[in-house]
Amino acid sequence: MIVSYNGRMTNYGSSQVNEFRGRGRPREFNIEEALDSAIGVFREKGYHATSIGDLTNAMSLASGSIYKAFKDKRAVFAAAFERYVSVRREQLDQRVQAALNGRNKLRAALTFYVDSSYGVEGQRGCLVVGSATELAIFDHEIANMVKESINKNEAFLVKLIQEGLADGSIKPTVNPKATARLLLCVLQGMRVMGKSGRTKAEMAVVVDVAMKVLD
Amino acid sequence: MIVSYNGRMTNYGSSQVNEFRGRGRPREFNIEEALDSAIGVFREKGYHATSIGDLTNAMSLASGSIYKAFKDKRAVFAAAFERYVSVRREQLDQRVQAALNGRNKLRAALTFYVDSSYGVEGQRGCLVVGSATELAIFDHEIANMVKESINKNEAFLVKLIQEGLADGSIKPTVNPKATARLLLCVLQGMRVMGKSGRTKAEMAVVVDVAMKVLD
DNA sequence: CATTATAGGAAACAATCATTCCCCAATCAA
DNA sequence: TTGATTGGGGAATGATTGTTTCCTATAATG
Repeated sequence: MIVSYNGRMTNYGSSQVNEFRGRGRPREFNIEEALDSAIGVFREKGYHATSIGDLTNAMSLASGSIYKAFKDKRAVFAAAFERYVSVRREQLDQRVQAALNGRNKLRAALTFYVDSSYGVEGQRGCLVVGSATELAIFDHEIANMVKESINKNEAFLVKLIQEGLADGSIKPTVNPKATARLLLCVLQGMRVMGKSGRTKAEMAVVVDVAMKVLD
Repeated sequence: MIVSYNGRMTNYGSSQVNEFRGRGRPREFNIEEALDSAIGVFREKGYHATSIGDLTNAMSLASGSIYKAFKDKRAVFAAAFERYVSVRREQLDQRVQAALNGRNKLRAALTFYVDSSYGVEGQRGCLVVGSATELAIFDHEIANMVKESINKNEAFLVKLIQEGLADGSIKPTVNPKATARLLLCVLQGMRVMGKSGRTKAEMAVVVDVAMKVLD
């Protein structure tokens, strides 16, 4: 959250309130919007198949402008990855918070992943899963970002299970850590399946079966 | 199984018995061994990050020789993919056949994936999962190969569940299709997790929890 | 033995890529 | 206003890529 992967300190990541303006010509584009565009390309094509040309098209920027905001292509990816993870985490939190007990929160989490794993959205894929498969060996630093993201997801699931154990919606025989890890596999597997064009109905049936591990 | 992705018809894929020899200088290298080397590189680096240089190193061949045996890099990948899928299917069959009933066969399948999803082997990754994430949008033909491979895996799981229903090792309340699809997610998710360096113990606990969906 | 066809391998090639450079525009400090 | 500093855009650059070509070697054919 602290590190920003661009050459110098920019104001992206901060809100409108903290519109710090340095010397020189101000940036004309919103860096978060630009990153959202980059996220789209990286999700679809992955890191290596995405050229700077693809990024200039998607971000509506010239290559020079991109290199003014980011050190290199890798830095664009790293920033996009961080934003992707943070946005997704927020969306997941929102969905989960709406549910009333631990069990239903887990169901909400599963349903959230269903909604990301079918049709066009499913085929665009998950940046975390994509980076895990493509960059685990290629780039240690990004691989660590992936690991951290996955570990946080796992811890989040553990938390939800423990919540369910506490509120009585999940039986005390359930092992939080083991069950969380299995559910993590399910979620990631759903994103992989989504890549090969599944329907909502196909993915949705997975939820009820998955919930059985909480019995 | 019928199509071979090289320029002309070669004898790779056929057994020693059918050692058809055309005119001209015979090939000095074993094409299946060469493909196994290619599989290793593609698994670790993916399609785009693997250069012809990487392939010449791994396969111990000059670029010219590779292009004599295969139309282009894509054809090398396609052949490697087909071999990977076929070899893996054999290994999985072997493991599963050793078990005595449907339930235990499913456990054997899960355990097979555990053994592929930890340590060094886990980090090398799965060519199917990798191709699904990297090539789903990039290359329709290979995307279809991926889909076919995943669908066959799903059908295989359905078969095992139905076997379990028939031999009484799985309760009749279990829905074969839905449960198979969930287990498929689990298997693929395990390969994703394996990419970020998990231990055997970490992955193994998933099996017992997953088996609960058969209750 | 001569011919034909293919393999092996290195060098050459054309295309593409990530990155840099340069010019102009916009803002701030003085 | 002037000078310093940064951003926008696009051409230029140098490295790397996938692919082809060329030459030699080796085997089968007639």
